[in-house]
Amino acid sequence: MMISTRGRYALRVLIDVAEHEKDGYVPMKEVAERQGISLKYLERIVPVLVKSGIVGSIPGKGGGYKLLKAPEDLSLGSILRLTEGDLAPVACLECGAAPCEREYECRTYPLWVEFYRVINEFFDGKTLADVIRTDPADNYSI
Amino acid sequence: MMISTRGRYALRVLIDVAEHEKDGYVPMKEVAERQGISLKYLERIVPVLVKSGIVGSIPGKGGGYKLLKAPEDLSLGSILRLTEGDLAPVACLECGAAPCEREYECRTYPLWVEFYRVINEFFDGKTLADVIRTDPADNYSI
DNA sequence: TAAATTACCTACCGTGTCAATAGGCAATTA
DNA sequence: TAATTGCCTATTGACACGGTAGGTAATTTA
Repeated sequence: MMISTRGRYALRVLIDVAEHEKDGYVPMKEVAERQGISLKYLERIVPVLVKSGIVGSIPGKGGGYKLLKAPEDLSLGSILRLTEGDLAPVACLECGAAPCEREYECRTYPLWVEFYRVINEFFDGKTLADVIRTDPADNYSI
Repeated sequence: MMISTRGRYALRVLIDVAEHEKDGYVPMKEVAERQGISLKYLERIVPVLVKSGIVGSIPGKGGGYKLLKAPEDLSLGSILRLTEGDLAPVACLECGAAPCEREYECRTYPLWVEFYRVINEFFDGKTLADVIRTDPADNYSI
């Protein structure tokens, strides 16, 4: 398994915020309830979204979160890389990993590099706008 | 990280066997030395390749392993699924996982399904023949 | 001003998986 | 007799995952 709850929950949070921000700032408490995710756990995931400038936050009563970018301009790749660190499918491609000394003789290394590229291109080719639904009537349709 | 040493080592074992089986049955001890992998660890990975009929084995002196299929007929997908269990990128798609009760309302579920398909198609579209080298002179080239 | 609400931070923890390591024994073959 | 596969058990250290807990700071509303 490759994409942990951090990345999956971050995505669901952003989708939830995007679908409810017409009501104003969206408090994380509401997101947690709607998504069935522990609020405390979300409180550890969301700050990175704020720091990166994806969402803005306002404290106090009536506060919450709001998207700072249009869903069309927010690639899923950037969200997942932010929360997962990277999307490397194997250890030798991970950010900060020591370069493998077998790299140049390894038959499989080019395979992983190509796969890594496919992964990034898949998620970079999709945006938040592709996964949200604006019409509430569609909520339970396929 | 998604593909563990089990799958990566299995692939390297099969590549090594494919590249050396012209000398007869290839003992795992030699594979372990060439690949720089613990023999003991390989002994826990290889049996599944034998049981599935990918390689044949002969015990005793002069024994070892040999491919039972042509490299062109051996997809990397089948090898990896065999050793990794499955290539599911998220928990809710893993073999044997309880079906997610949010499946039909989840905005991200179709995304994971599509990604899962991309992964399988990537590895099913490649065979062992695509990653081995038959000319020893190419061993250290790019 | 006071209460409520929310964001934000640090620390901790139980569970499980990963990646080996170690040792041994039986069967088979050159 | 040496080499090799095949199979088994047990152990271990490191680490990530998923989550819990409690507290602090900032802001807004009443």
